[in-house]
Amino acid sequence: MSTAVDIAGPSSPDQAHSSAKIPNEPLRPSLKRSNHPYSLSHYISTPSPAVDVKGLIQPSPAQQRAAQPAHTKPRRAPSWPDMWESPSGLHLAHAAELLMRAGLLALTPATTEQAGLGAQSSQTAKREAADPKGDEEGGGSGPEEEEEDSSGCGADFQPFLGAWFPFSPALFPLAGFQMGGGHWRSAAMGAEGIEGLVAEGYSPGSLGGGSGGRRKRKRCGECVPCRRQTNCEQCSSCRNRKRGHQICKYRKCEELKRKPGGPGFESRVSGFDLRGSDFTLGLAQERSNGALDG
DNA sequence: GATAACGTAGAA
DNA sequence: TTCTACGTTATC
Repeated sequence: MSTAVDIAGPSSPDQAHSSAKIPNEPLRPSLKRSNHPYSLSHYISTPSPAVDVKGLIQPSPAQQRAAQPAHTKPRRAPSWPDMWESPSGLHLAHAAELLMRAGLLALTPATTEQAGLGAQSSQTAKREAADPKGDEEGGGSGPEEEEEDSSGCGADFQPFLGAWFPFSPALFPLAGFQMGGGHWRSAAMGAEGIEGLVAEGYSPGSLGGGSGGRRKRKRCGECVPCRRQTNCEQCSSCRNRKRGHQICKYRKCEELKRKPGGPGFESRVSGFDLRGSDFTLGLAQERSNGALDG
């Protein structure tokens, strides 16, 4: 009973001679540190039936103390800004994805017309939870998923199984999000848009703001390529490592393949793009990319 | 658009 | 200091 998943796709050159398995742990220790510090169990094991929204946004000292065991190494309490801090901007979206997989959270459509789809979404989520293997191996490109992605469902988050996960449109303004152009976006993206991105590690150059102060994005550590353990040693990047300075093509993080400013970027950086469930679309793309790339 | 080459940020 | 690998630019 292994949790490893075979991620060597059909086009993977090392398929024949490599036991390419995806460890559940990210490849590099630093990735374990820097990304998604809260696993599904974290979100599930810390239910708070009556969530104090203000407390979430600005935890009280008592809450901060409660969140930190006395004799463990102090760890930054999960504040809302921290939720969006990862290079992929997905602490929160990551949590949502995990929850959906576990059947604890479902996106429901805004209109009754779409109610069927919404039910389908939650059923799909539950099915995925019940059959995660199918999710991984099937590539997530089935017709149901496509329908789900293109349904353009509204911003009506409905937490299931209790109100401990405070996803409600009403909370987004409280959490620093604002509606603009049909998108929910971080309020910080308004006035300090570029600065916000730069602060999160996106270079001004890549954002069209010059060439100074460049910062690297980090690998997400969780996508299929990131979980590859071995270089293929056959791709151009591997063969030309000395001069190319590039990681093996088959280990190139899906997140980093996306051009900053490209599709999905804004939603990932600024938070959720609730129009069309883009925040799940990115993850669905991640899954399908992994399946298609091989 | 894909690839190669290089500069350099960030980690070890 | 060394190494890895991201970001950018040049070239095809």
